Amino acid sequence: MAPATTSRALARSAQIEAIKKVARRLIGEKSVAGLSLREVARELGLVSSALYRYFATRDELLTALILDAYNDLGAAVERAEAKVPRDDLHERWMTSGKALRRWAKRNPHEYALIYGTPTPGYEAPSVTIDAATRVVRVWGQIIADRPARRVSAADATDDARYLELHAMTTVMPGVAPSEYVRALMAWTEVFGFVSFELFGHYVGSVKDAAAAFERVLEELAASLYLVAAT
Amino acid sequence: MAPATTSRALARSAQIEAIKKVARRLIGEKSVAGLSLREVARELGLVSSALYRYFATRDELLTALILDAYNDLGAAVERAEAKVPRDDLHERWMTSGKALRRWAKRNPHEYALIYGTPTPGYEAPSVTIDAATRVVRVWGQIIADRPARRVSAADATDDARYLELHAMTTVMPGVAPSEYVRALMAWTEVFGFVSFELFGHYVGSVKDAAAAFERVLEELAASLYLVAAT
DNA sequence: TGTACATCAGTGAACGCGCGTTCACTGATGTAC
DNA sequence: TGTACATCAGTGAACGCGCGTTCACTGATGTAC
Repeated sequence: MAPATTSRALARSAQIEAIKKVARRLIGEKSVAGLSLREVARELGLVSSALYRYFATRDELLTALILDAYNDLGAAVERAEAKVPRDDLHERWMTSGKALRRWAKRNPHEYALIYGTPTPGYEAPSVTIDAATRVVRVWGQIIADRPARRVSAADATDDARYLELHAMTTVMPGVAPSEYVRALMAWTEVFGFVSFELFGHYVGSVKDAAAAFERVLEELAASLYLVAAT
Repeated sequence: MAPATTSRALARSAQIEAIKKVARRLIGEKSVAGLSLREVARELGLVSSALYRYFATRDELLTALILDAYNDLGAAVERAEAKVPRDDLHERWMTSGKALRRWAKRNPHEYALIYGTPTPGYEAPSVTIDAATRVVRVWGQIIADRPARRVSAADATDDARYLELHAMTTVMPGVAPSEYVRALMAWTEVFGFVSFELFGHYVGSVKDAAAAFERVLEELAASLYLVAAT
């Protein structure tokens, strides 16, 4: 789409934003399944069929919301991480992890939209892939920015078997394959923690999730040899 | 409810099982949101109102299914773990972890029912709490069964601040608080991995999830000092 | 600058659908005496 | 053992509801000459 310059085009993109904003709020109040075009239209003072000028179908609106969520989250993490001095790897890791959790706590339903149960029958189009990997690319860069570490020859081939090597070397260029599993685990742990917290599985076992999360980040930093600048 | 002895009581509990079975299948085919009492009734050749003889409401059926799912999963993990010699802590951990993943792969929608996005507006009744902790209690016992480990005095108070101490000492009696965080992390990692795998987040990065999972279990076993019998 | 035509946002009615839950009922099974 | 009554599974119609999507339309805004 060409940049919006005419008043019609401006009005159009403003309306698209308004629709997505209401849809986001409704998802927050009900759930993904509870999102209905008719209700969005009602909130905007429109007749339901008017929405079809902007989104051909309910799924198309959902896709736009998913894409936005990935990008919002990615941008939040990138923004926070960018403020940390490049050579303080430990702080870059801690800050980006905390930014992720903060975003999730502030946008729990959008988090659930992208990291909760996938909607059955709904297939996320490939457009979202790039947006979906923004966070992971930030972390990969932190790991890749470490001073070179000495690894044994055996390490070089081990984990390659069951991981997608191309993806790993793209995200973490120059990192020894023996580190891939721990990176994968750190990624899984952080999202696992946030999901468990948001979905209520820590009720009864974790009292202060913010503090526990920070402690978890510290453990992961250590396992990835991420240290502060000396 | 008294044990079913009369033919009426037998028929009743058989019907309840039949309803749950169909509901489970429908959740598998569609999703939680897509489960409708009318469709369950249709599949059973009943009129929809007949279901109200067995479940007062849709939520009550859902609760029964959630409870069953927790118990099924818990029983599967307990059963597998019980076959391993008590003193082989490493194998008890590996076996129970793999049993969890196997159950999840075989029952993806029931897994999603209990570990996916919580249904908004639906509040799981406290009955489910006990069933929900079966897996974690198996793991807690493995950790508790380790030979006593030497810990420094400082360790004894650190993690206690942000965790629910009572729950920790119940699940892992005799274990030093300094180990709590790693146990929490292992718990989170295992479920995080299975969720990521089932929900499609490993597409493009993990090629052989079974092998990767086993490798992850090994890493976690090491972090928890779970070793084989000598 | 002014007119003729094309574009497009929004309307309103309608389609066909499925849902959870209630209620008065029938008829078979179980229980008490 | 036989009868009278209570229990309860299942019926069928109805309530009131909301949904996604289509379609012919109106009228305002934008564009070409």
